[in-house]
Amino acid sequence: MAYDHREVEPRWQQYWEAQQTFRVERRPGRPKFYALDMFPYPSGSGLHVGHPEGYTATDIVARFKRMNGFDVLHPMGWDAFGLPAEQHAIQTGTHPSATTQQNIETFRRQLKSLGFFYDWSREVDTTDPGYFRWTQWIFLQLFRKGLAFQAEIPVNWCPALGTVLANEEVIDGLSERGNHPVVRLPLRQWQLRITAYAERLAADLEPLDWPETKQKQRDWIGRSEGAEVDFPILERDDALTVYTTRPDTLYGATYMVIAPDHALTLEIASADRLEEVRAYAEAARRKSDMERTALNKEKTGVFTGAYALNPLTEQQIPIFTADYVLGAYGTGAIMAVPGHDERDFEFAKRFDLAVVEVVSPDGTTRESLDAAFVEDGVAVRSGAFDGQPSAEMRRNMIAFLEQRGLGRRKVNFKLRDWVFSRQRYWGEPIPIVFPVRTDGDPRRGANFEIDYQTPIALEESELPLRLPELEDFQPGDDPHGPLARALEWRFFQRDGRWFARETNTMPQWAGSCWYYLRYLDPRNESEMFSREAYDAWMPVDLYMGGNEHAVLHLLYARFWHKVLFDIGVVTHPEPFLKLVHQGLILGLAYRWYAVVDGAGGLLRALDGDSAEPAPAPEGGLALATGERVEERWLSEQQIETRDGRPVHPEHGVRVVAVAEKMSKSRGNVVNPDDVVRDFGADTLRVYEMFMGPLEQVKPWQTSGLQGARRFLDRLHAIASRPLDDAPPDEPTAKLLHRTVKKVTEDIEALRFNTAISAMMILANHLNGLRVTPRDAVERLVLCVSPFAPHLAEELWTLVGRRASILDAPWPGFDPALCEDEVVEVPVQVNGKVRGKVQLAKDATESAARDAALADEGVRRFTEGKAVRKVVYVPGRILNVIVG
RNA sequence: GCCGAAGUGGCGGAAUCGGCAGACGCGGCGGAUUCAAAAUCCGUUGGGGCAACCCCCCGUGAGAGUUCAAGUCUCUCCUUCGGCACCA
Repeated sequence: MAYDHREVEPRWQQYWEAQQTFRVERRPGRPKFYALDMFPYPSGSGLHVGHPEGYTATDIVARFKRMNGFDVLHPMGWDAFGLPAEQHAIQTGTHPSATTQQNIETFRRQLKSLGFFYDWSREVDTTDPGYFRWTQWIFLQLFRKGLAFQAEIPVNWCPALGTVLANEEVIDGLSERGNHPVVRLPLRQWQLRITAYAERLAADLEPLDWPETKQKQRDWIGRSEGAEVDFPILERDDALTVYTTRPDTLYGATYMVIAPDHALTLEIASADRLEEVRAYAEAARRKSDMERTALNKEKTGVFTGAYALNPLTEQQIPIFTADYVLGAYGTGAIMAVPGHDERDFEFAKRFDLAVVEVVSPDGTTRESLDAAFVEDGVAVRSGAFDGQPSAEMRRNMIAFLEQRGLGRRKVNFKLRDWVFSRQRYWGEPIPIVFPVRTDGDPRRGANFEIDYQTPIALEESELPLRLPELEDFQPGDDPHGPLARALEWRFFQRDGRWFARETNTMPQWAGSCWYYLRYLDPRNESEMFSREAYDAWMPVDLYMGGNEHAVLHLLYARFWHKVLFDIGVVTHPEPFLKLVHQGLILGLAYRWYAVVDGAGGLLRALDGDSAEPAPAPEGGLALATGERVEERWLSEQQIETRDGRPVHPEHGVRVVAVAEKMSKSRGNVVNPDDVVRDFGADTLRVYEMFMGPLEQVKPWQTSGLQGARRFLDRLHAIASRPLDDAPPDEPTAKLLHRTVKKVTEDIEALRFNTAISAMMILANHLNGLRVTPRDAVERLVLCVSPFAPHLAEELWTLVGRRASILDAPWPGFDPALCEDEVVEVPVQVNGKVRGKVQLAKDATESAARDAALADEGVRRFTEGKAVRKVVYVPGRILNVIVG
C-alpha cells in the first residue's frame, strides 16, 4: 500500500512555500546554528546525484537543530560566473547572463523538488551587481592595503584560440582543444599577496574541527624553517644568497645551482659560457612547470663559468644553472650538498662534481658515498662543529652565521601569491582604472598608451562596476581579453583627462570567497552586511562540501576572511568552525571481456574477472595467444543473476561490478529528476544517507532505492492504522526509546546510515505488532522527519497533529528504558563462545562464574579440566580459561 | 617518489574505550496471498563438514606480534582510491 509521492511531495512543497515555513529570523534567547553548503556552479547539465548528498546531510542537521530549539541559518545560492557560460556564448551568441539565469532556474526547481529547508529569501547570485559590488569592494580594500598588485607573469597564450589557457588545458605545448600551439608569454596580471598571510593561515588551522584537509592546507602552505646564507661570487662584489633547511651541511656544499630564470644567471655567466647559458635559460623558460617536473627526468644543467666561495670552507666552488632549481622558490639558488641531498647527488654524479660527507650516521667518516645520506646524524669534516648532532648544529650554525654576518634565520613558504586576473568576459570587472596618453578619442580609434604603472582605484560610490554588453564574445588576438574591445566601456574622460578601465576580470574563486557572509544580510544595499546580522549568525557551525575544494577555495576564503578581520569587518579570525567533505558518489557498470577479431567482431566472451587479458604492447588488451580483447560494459538494468552471481544475459559469462566517476561514455550517469519522479524525493534522500558513511566514496546502486522506498511505505502503512493511546508494551517501549537515543546521537555525529538502520528496525518491530501504539508512531515520525520531510509532514497530520512538523519539538527518550537490568552475557571457554547466561547487569564475578559453569554448552568444554583463570567484564563477557 | 584514506558475505555496509563478526538494506532461495503476475507479508541466506536449521571447524587483504580475548592495538608487506610532485 504505497503512498503516492507524486501527489504528496509537491503538496507539501507548496504548503511550505505558502506558509513561508523556511524563513528564519533570530528569536531572542535562542541558540543559533549556521549550516552551510558549498554553493554550486549552475551548469547546463543540471543537478547530478552527487549534489543532494551533502545538501541532504546539512538539511538533516539543520532540521534537527531547528526542532531542538535552535534558530538555524541554512541558505543556498549560486556561484554563477564561470567559463562554460562564456564558451556557450562564443558558440551560440547567447549572452552568458541569459544562460546563467536559465540554469539557475533549473537548479532552483530541482533543489526545491528535494524539499531542502533553505531560506530562499536569502538566495545569493555572484553575478548579481548587488552582490559583486561587494566583491569589488573587497578588492579595493585589498588594493589599499597593498595586497593586490600587478606583475608580469608567464601565461599559456594560444594565438589560434585567442585565449589564455590553464596549465591543465595544455598538453605537450599544444592546446587540449584543437591541438593548437601554445606559447609562454609574459602578461601583466593582478596578484593577491596571500603569502603575507602564510604564517597565520598555517597557524590558525590548529583549533579547527576539520578532517585531513588541515594537513593538505599545511602541505600546500609548505612552511619550512632554515637559513639564508650568502656565498660571495668570485671577481664580483655580489653574493649569491641561498635558502637552506640544512645549514648543518654547509661544509659539504661543493657547488651551487642558480635557477635559469634567476636575475643574476646571465650576469654572472662568463663570456665563453654566455651563449650556452642563454640557450639553456631560453629553453627552460619555454617549458611549462608540468614539463619541467612531469618526467622526473635526468638532471640537466650547464656550468655558468662563475665561481663562488663557500663561506666556511673558503673553497672555490662552481656555479651551475639547472632547471631543477626553481626561480620562484626560496631565493632561486641553492648550495648543493651532494653528500646529503638526493637531487644534488644525482647532479654531481652526472657532472663529476665532488661529494663530501659532512653528516655521518655514527660519527665515523667514509671516503665515498654510494647514495646521499639525507637523514640527521653527527657532524664530521665540519671544523669546530664536528661531533654535534644535526639538530643542534643547525641551531648553532645559524647563530654562527648571524654573528659573522654571513647569513640569517629564515622561515620560508611554498605558497605563492595568487594570480587574480583572467582574460575573460564572464567575471567580476576589476574596479581599477589607468591614466591614458592619447592624441584624440581612443574610442574612435585614436592612438593611445595606457600607463599601467599607475593603477587608480574606483571610488566606492562608483560600485558596482558592471560588465558592458557585448555583441561578440569571441576571443581575439589581444591577450587582454574580450573587454579590451569594448571601447565605449573601456575608455572614459574625467576632468579633461582620459582613463582606461582594467580589462581583466576576476577568477571564479572571487565570488565564492565571501558568499557565506552575504547570506547573513543579502539585501543590504549600504553595507556587505549589518553588524547585527553578523553577530546573530557567525561563525559557520557546519560547512559541507566536496574535498576538491580542500585547498584552493578554502584557503582563499580564509585569506579574505583574515583581511576582513584585520580591517574590522568581521570579528572571528576563522569563518568555518567545522568542515565535512561528503564522499563522491560513483556510477556502477558491469564489465565483461570480448575477444574480438580484426574487424572488432565478437569471437567469444570471457568472465569480467578473468585474469587472461593482459596489456598488449601495442596498447589495449590481448590474450597470451595474441587475440585482441576489449572491455565491454553493461548497466545495472541489463545484467542477470544466476546462482546469486551477476552474469551477462546472452553470453552467460560473469560480469564484475566496477564503480567509477559517473560519465556519459560509461553509461552510468543517474539523473536525480528521474529518481524523484519514480521513487520520490524522500526516497532519494533516505537512500543517499543510507548508502554508507557520509564522507566515504560510494557506488550508486539503483536497486538500493527499493529498500529506502519500502521503509517509507512501511511507515506510511503503520501510521495509517488505528492507533492505540495506551502506553506501548515494555519491549516496544525499550526499543522505541533506544531508537530515539540512537537517532539523536547519530545525527549529532553525522552517522546517518546507522540512524536510518535503527529506524528501520523499529518500523519492522511496529509492523509486527497487533496494536499500534500512538506514542511509538509519533516519536518515530518525528525522528524520520529530517530525513524524509514530505512523508513526515503527511504522517504527522495523518495521526492528527498540526503541520509543520518542523515546529514540533524533537522527541526525548527515557534513559532508564535504554538500559537493561538483566543482560545476556556470552561465555567463552579459552576465548571461544560456548554458551550464554542471563545475568543482572552488575552481577558479581562469583555469581557470573557459577551461572556460566552451570551452562550445559560451557560444561562440555570445562568438564574434567581445571579452571585456571576467569576474566569477567560485567555486562559484556565472561571468559573461562581451562587447561 | 612523498603525504593521506581505505581493504569485512554475491553487493552497499554494521560492529573499533579490544569483549557474541556480518546489524540494516540490496540481491538470492523457500513459503503465504493471487486465476496468474506485480506489490505486500513470513521464513531463510559467510564458507565448509554432518542424516541433521543439534554440533564442530574455518573466516574481516597477507604475514608476524601483544593479550584471557584482535576486524579493532604494534610491526612488516600487498592492493585500491584521493592529493602533491625536483620546494633546497
